[in-house]
Amino acid sequence: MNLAIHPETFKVACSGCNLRELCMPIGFNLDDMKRLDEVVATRRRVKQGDLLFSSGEQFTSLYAIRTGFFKTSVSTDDGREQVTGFQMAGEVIGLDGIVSDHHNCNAVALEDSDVCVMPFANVEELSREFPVLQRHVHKIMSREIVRENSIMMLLGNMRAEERLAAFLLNLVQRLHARGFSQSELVLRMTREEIGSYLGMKLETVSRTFSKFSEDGIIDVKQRYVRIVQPDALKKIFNPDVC
Amino acid sequence: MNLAIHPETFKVACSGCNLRELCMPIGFNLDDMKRLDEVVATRRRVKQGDLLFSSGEQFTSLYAIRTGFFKTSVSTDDGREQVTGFQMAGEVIGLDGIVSDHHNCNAVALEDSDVCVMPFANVEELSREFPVLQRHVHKIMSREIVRENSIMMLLGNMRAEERLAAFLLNLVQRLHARGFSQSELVLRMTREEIGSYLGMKLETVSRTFSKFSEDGIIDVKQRYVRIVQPDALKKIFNPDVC
DNA sequence: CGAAAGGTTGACACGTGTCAAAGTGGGTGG
DNA sequence: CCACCCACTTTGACACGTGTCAACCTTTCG
Repeated sequence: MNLAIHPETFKVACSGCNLRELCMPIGFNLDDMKRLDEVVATRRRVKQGDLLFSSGEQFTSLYAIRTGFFKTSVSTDDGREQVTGFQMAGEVIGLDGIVSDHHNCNAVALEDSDVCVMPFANVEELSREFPVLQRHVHKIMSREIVRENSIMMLLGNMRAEERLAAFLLNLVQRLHARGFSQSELVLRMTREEIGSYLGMKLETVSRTFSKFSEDGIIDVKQRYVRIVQPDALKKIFNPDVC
Repeated sequence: MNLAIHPETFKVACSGCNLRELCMPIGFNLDDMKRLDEVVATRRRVKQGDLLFSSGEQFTSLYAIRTGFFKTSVSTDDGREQVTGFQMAGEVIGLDGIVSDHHNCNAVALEDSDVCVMPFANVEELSREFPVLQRHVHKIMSREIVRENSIMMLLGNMRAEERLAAFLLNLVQRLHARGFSQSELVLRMTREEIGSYLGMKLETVSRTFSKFSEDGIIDVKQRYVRIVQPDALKKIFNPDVC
């Protein structure tokens, strides 16, 4: 069978997507599921280093990540960048664009990626028809608000070691939910990007990695990290609970 | 007329509320407006220092502030508090509760306040009926995401003076949109609460106020602030544009 | 193979935190 | 009504964590 002349073969509907439980609500019957496939208009490939969207660009769609890894960031006029998040398969990006009909951050692929394009008009229309989808959309937005609350806590109150511990625990937990290891991970971002997200300089990120490594808490070799003592990391993140 | 025996007199419907344009969508006809009044179930008074809701509490409603002033905050297990926002009349709080059906932050009145209680079930039901309300709810949530993005930028990249300048400019701009002065304001929060929001200690907040005052940029006397040179503040906040 | 990008480490600087003391103002009870 | 008290604010001296600058190392990729 020649896939090239059957492009529809590539179209993986939500109803048949193994990430469905991550980006779609559960509890649908088959008929509803078919209707729900209409949320996704197309798919789009984004090469490593390319922009999915950028600040100021017209907002039309949300994007569900099928494969790959993204960072989102905002910048000041004088060129300072703040990474606002790292997103992986099953997560939805683009919510920032709704308020002003223009995107308010940049989304860059940190590896070759594949996203489902969900025109927001479709999302809203189907949300009116399916309360469970409506609730799902509200939860996704609320989850993002809560996530950002905890980043504010991290940036406002925590020290370098706590920030990096929280970051590693969060990453490995999300990867584990996707079937990856609980203890090993390969970072898709640079020290500078980690630092930007965590409000510290790249040298401080590097030093903190080294310190964790010297303390026997993790093994680090460049982008590869193995968590040797998860409890020690948790203790650093939350010194009170132990 | 004895208001006490006509409690319904106190019920101010959205259709007759002068804050409508802040917390409700525009472009309704009168009939729709009447239906929309159903969003608000009741009103609730919150005394200065009292909680409107607190972390862990069951989520049922969003709250639109009619009068007064709130802070929202999250805390770590070891007692550190991060103020996540200050909210004034016309703004909606409680969005953090949607994702988990439980509130994820605390909301405390910083002065005697009055809120419209909007059961979220009503909001969702009417949203399905009125696309313009649906869009409005989405925008409110998206606006909060964008706001938090810029706080992340502030906490991650800016120095004390820039943070306080941004804070003052933001406050005075929101107050001005509500008919107050562009140049004078009375802070409803302590130095410690400002510091928590901006990721700095209360002493640093106080010193930075003093420095602005010495530089002739503002007049400060305790909670009272007058902005003498708004352009100087803007220049500190964004040194590039000038 | 060479160059560029990313990562590590060291020495030092500096902004903000910490600790302490004194000043100010608003609320409350006698 | 006034005095006291307590919460809040200001200011100073010093400490410390992280930033800055620089040199060198490692890996990737054309």
